[in-house]
Amino acid sequence: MFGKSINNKLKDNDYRLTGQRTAILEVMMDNQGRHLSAEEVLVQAREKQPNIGIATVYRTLEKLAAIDILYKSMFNDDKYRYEIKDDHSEHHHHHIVCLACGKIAELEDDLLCSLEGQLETQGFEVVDHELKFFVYCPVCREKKNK
Amino acid sequence: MFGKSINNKLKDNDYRLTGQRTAILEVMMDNQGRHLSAEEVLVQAREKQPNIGIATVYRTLEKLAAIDILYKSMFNDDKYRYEIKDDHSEHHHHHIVCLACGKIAELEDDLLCSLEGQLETQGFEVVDHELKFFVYCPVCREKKNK
DNA sequence: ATAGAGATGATAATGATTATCAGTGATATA
DNA sequence: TATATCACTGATAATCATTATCATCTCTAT
Ligand SMILES: [Zn+2]
Ligand SMILES: [Zn+2]
Ligand SMILES: [Zn+2]
Ligand SMILES: [Zn+2]
Repeated sequence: MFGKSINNKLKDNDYRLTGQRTAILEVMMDNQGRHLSAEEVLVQAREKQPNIGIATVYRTLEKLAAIDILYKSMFNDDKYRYEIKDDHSEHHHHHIVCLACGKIAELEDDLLCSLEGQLETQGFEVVDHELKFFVYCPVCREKKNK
Repeated sequence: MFGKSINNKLKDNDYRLTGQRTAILEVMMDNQGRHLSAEEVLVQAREKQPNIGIATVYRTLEKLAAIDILYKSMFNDDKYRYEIKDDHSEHHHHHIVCLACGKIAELEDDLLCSLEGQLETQGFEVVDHELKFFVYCPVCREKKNK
């Protein structure tokens, strides 16, 4: 129903797919590449499950992030945002945030392995990392320099 | 009073040093290398300025971060934390957060210049970046594997 | 069927941060 | 020096995202 990797994660964690959870997962699939807040998910989920409540949305997003189906990040507005995880990207998923227009670009490339290696040498076990670049995107840079 | 670089930043931004602001800056100097929440700053600032209020603490920390005297970051507890900026580290200041004990280590090394270079080539103007590693620190790793 | 576990929605509670506002203090000027 | 202006402050109310609570509902397994 949702792709092998997601279904496995659901199964491995005994996470039953109710109507509400299905709706939320569908919303996240429909918005691949976008970073949605809980409130935004609620609005779209209500189109599929009119009675779904915000508490369920929070509970579900939290759980889906915990079992590695969603990314959870915060940018510049003090609310968490969720995004469906692309099977291939493992944990090399980074963000480029435009300081002018707020647009968020993705950066899958990963030069951080060597840094992780260094840390491992020092005795750390690296579980994950999070990288954000703050930039002016090409469009806003143009505007700014006029 | 606070070092040339800080004083310059204060002057450049017409930021007058009142008793309260001095107290807060002193607290931040006393805690070089630590990451304090607003509430934690309040407690220590009260030892110097007993009547200082939380609103002033928030206002001051916010401003000091805006004029580049403090770092402002959030880790795993949904509250912002502030840390005085080391003159030399420019914007290569990253964090290593232990998932078990929460301890935060610093990482000044910077392999990200090449990545920044790539982005510049693509037309982005990189203003800053933020990197966090989530790890088990050597101590907690030891405990975990027993 | 029936008991127990899990899931849900409404709503209250929480907690960090921000806004408001009246009072205070510094500064500049006449 | 008196006074007008403006920035600064502390108390407190308001905001807003998130979490907790709890009664109700819905599965699931016996
Ligand atoms: Zn932009
Ligand atoms: Zn993303
Ligand atoms: Zn640790
Ligand atoms: Zn730091």
